[in-house]
Amino acid sequence: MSERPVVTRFAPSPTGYLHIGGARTALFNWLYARGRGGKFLLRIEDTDRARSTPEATAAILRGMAWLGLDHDGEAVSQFARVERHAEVAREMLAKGHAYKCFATQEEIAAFREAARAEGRSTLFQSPWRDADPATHPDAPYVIRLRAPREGETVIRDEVQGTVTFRNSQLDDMILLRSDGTPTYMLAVVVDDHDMGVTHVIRGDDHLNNAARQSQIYAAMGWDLPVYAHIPLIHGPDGKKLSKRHGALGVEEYQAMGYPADGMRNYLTRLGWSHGDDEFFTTAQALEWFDLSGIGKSPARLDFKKLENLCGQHIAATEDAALLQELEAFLAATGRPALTEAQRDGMTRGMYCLKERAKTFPELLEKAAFILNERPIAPDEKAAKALDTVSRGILSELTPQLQNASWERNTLEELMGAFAEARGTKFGKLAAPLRAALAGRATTPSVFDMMLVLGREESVARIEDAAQG
RNA sequence: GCUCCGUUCGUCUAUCGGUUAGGACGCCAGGUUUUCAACCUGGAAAGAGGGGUUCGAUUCCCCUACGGAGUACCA
Repeated sequence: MSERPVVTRFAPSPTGYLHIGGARTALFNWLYARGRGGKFLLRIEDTDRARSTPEATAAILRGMAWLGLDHDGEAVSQFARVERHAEVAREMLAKGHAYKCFATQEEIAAFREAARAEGRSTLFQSPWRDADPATHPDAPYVIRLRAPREGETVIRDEVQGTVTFRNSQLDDMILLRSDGTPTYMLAVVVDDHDMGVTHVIRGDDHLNNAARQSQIYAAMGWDLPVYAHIPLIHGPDGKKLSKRHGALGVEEYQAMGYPADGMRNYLTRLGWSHGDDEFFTTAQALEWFDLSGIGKSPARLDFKKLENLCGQHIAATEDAALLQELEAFLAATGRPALTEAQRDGMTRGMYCLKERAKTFPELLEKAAFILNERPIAPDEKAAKALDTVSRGILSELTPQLQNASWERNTLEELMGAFAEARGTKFGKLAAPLRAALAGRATTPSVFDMMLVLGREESVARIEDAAQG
């Protein structure tokens, strides 16, 4: 390519939340630019006034913020640039690369209908393309591109390779509508050019558009950006992503408690590869990401793999950072914030919690022994472990705990000996202890819990349970 | 209809003409074990179909099938 610094952009239309496919497109653009010291821009394609909403823009911004996809400069509103778009259309008109078309929508519809009936191409061929301006009526008109009718338009795409379109298949697209507003085709090209975008990485649903857009670049004498049309993401059933699959918006993934770096890892790996690397940090992704590693076929969402990756990321995150993320999750999902005491407990216990959770709700579940206060109310399963026999054993145990040095090794030895003295194994002891300490049947190791809780609290809980 | 794109284990993918087609998730079996998770060992599991090109095709070309995208005064 060139030595120009890389400039990429993400250009969502604000008609809804940031969906998972869009998030991946944004991620690829971000990775490509940030990994090369380039710029990553954001442009809101809000020219469809009827469907665009500020709420949607806000949701997209939130989604990107959660994923850590920061953009350079202010987000550009495409709508705010209509004057510039119109100016370019007029320039093309003046240069003869575009022409005024007075055909009404009814006439166009009739043309297409007739074409279909006769089995001809339904591409509209405007009678005004070569009309003498002297014959122009005083009526509303659109400005159309005077597209070449012969030859081919070739797109060199970093993902799709060289794609050739016969010009006879491309019509004279509308640049400026009869109300003077620009169409998407014109607006993207003008904006990408004006914003200095060097690499256009977008969904392959735009591959066909690239051919038509390149004709505008050609007409204006502008440099074409490098194109990379990436395949779309499909739902788990292989069908196009739709409401039926649920979990469409990235904010839903956030709400489900997937950590952002796990999400980034998964999304990056979906449709892109770097050999056999599966688990990687964002820093590694930044270093490795390139266009040549992007596959050509659509990928399906696989929640199991997402979870697995998220579990690995949670386990790999520093305790303090993880606690911060967890608190952000609490806030984002409207759950109560941690109290001072809970935060202290989490700080002490994070090391044994993060090894066993794939999502934040799971982490919270395992952390119940820290989050809950005495008296601990055992749930159904835990209650079963606290029968009269078990309670008797627990009450025998507490005195020994009072004097033991509160270290893992000593506690393990003590428990082992205690169990052996009763002709049983520690395994038998663990269930009631777990129930006493956490009120749950699934928890971290009982030793970890005792260490995190401390002697006083641990003994108190065991005594509580022993007394029933 | 027309145009364009795609098709390797269930899923994500590696392979850039010569491999016992590799890895990961998931799954199954066994092990470890203090529940869950994790971990260890082993296992089942793939080149859509048909033609070429070639000494040799998963890999290059063509056709078919299937899937997807586009075909708007939407973006």
